[in-house]
Amino acid sequence: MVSSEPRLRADAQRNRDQIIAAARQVFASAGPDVPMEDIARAAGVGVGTLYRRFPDREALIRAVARESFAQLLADTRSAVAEEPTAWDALVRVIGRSHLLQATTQLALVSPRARDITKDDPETSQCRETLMAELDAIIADAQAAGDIRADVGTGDVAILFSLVLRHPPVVDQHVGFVFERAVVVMLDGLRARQGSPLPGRPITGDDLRIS
Amino acid sequence: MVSSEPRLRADAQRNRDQIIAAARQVFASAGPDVPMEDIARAAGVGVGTLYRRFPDREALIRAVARESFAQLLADTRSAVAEEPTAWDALVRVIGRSHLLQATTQLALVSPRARDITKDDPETSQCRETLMAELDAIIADAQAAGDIRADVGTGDVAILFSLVLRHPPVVDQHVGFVFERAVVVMLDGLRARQGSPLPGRPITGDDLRIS
Amino acid sequence: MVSSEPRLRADAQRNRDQIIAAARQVFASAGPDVPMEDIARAAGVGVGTLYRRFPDREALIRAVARESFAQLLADTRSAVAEEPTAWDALVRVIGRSHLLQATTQLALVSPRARDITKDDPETSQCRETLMAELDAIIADAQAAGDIRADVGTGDVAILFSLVLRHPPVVDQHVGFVFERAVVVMLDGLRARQGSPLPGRPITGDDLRIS
Amino acid sequence: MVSSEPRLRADAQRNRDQIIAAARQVFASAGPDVPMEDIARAAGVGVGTLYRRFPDREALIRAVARESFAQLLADTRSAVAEEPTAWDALVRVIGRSHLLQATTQLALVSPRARDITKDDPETSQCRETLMAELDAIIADAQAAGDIRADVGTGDVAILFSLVLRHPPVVDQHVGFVFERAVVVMLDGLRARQGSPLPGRPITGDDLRIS
DNA sequence: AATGAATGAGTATTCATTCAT
DNA sequence: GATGAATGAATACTCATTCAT
Repeated sequence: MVSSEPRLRADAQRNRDQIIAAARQVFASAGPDVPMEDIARAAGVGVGTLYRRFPDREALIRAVARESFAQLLADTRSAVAEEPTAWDALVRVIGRSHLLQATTQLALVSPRARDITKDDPETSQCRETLMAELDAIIADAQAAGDIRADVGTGDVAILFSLVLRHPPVVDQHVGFVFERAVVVMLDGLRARQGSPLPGRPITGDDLRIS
Repeated sequence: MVSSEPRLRADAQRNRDQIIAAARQVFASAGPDVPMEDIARAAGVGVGTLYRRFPDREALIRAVARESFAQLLADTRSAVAEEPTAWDALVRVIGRSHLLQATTQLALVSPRARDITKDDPETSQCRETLMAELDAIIADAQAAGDIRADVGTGDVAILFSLVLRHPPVVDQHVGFVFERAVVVMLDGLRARQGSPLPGRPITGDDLRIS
Repeated sequence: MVSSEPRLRADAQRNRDQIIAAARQVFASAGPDVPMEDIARAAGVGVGTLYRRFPDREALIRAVARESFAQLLADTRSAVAEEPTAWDALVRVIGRSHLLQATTQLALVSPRARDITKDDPETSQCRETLMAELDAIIADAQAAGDIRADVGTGDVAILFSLVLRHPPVVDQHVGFVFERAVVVMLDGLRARQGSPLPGRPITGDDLRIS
Repeated sequence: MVSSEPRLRADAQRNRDQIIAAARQVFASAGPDVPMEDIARAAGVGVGTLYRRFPDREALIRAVARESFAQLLADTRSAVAEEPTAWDALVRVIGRSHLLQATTQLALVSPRARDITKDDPETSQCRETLMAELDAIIADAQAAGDIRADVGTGDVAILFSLVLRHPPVVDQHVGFVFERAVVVMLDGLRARQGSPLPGRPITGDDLRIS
């Protein structure tokens, strides 16, 4: 998706996509240190092919991260475009976002992946754009009185990330475990007369550094 | 803390404790796959010593998990004993709990660690006891009207775990990033007129299976 | 010789053979616990290659054992086909068999190797077939009056194995040390009026269990 | 038994003996590379004690070998003294000698143990003496016409050693497996009109070098 | 271009030996 | 003197990466 350079031949592109998709899953279920061979196998290609496309593990992780952020950004934009209010858009984004767990898990959780991702300009740019998009949503929602005034985009993003980080393995016999938590958090965000928050609102910029 | 059968010689016990402490930190900052040698070095002992005490990495992970749960349980009990209301106890426990991040991160997040921990009877028991303790707190707080009635212990535990799972690496130049998120979540829990939650209250039992 | 499923690429097969050959020698001269690296070096490959082909030491030992038994079986069959009498075939097999010392040493002597080999179906089958071949030889030789009537295949096999087990390190300045022992044993087998043997003839079946 | 230097305190001597006995068994069942700790445990002492008595593994192996040879020598002398003819003595010695398997296995079979033992003066001396004793037996038996004239002490010793080398694990449901083989060999030795042996008689001296 | 084989450095784990208790 | 803890070197095995087919 986030392609570049010398456009690939059709089949090569297909391979590339398969690999990223496979990597996403495998990373999610086995962490960012899985053997490259496992990823190749999951993608149905030989290791050689994998390495032809991604010079090393870091490159692959970066690619997965980009892809994921890009997708998250697209989702967010759709939500903004399609939902009636900023608050609704926020609810939708966060509500659906657990689909991206795996992904984000990769980009944010493991110390290793974090380092790799941090310095990648493309990923960073995605992050920036996403943050800007969020800025707008939050501001709108606050203007509409739907979010308490004492939080900033950064605060929301943090909450957001907590949820994203949620491990995929929640029990399946009880439904809604995860959704309920999200709603409680959203209620906390709405709270007009919530407890005083320590410090000052965290902005999107505050997070950019990390 | 989690002692066992043939009481160790004084110096051996000291070593054992150092190793667990070191492992906790090292696991937290570098994930559960760090070279055993790093852990040994951090503990100031040779690898051999580490292995004499813990037959393999899994045993060490288990030991760290036990220790951590035990400590968490102790903290919770103190809070209950010392705080005036159940709500205050809950706030304190959750508020301080980020001290246990590393720990819990280990026990809950990495797929590998999760599997290892899951089947350990001692850890399980700690978990049970902790859950029971929480049951009481929640019930009290609800009776006092401090927590919305439509949540169960399981819901709280989930929220709780989200926070615990928070990665240690939050930026340090902005303060309170983390504490703010917690307060928002707590506000969501208090909310007397919150949004309707999907499904039914999640109890402690609901989680026991996972 | 002992090929298996997914036919290997030519070079891989060559490597595999080299490894088995090297392992045979190295095991023979240094026992079944030699560093895998030594074997790899002797085979002219990296350890990685060795491990790609044989998942662990046991697999390698098994492979060597199979190969060796197979070769022994082939030798025996040639002898039967080419020698005029069963007795001559027996003499030839036993006489040449010290070539297989190393091999058999591996398969039979070290407690470790024994255990590993014991449960391998392919090796077992070779053993069975070999035993059947011997059965025929012995029966023929006895019918011809060349072997005393009070011994069974098992008895011969035991004697046989004693010789095979002979360590390769016999002195080299005196010749025939080994061959002489074999002849003496064969004379014992022929003895028409030998001492009475305790118990009953040991059959091939008797040994199959062990 | 083969003590020397500064006579040990009674309990220390007892420890020493226990260790040698344990080592003998453990070596026999698990080879000469067993962990020292296993030996110590089998002897009911700590490793420290083991090491106080035997500076390293080689020393222990040497001690076991000495002990074993000494015992074998003693047995042989008893046989000579108590049996009516040299031949009977020989039969008895060889017949009982499988009791010493384990032992001799250690001293003769493993390449490692062989090297260690080879250069030990005490063991060598035992070997010498034993060989001399055998020389006499063989000569007597030949003079009495009980052993074919074309074999030397060395030949007998080789046969002898084959038997000693026999692995302990012969099946137990069939009796006499081992004894039968010995008798056949002895018959071969008696054979007045055996096949011509290649080379010349191997003397005891011939073996001394190896 | 794809594949899977080869390589060897990286780590886990074991165990001989030393040393504090 | 005995014990068992500590140490670290040795070795098994894995896996990222390169390269021949």
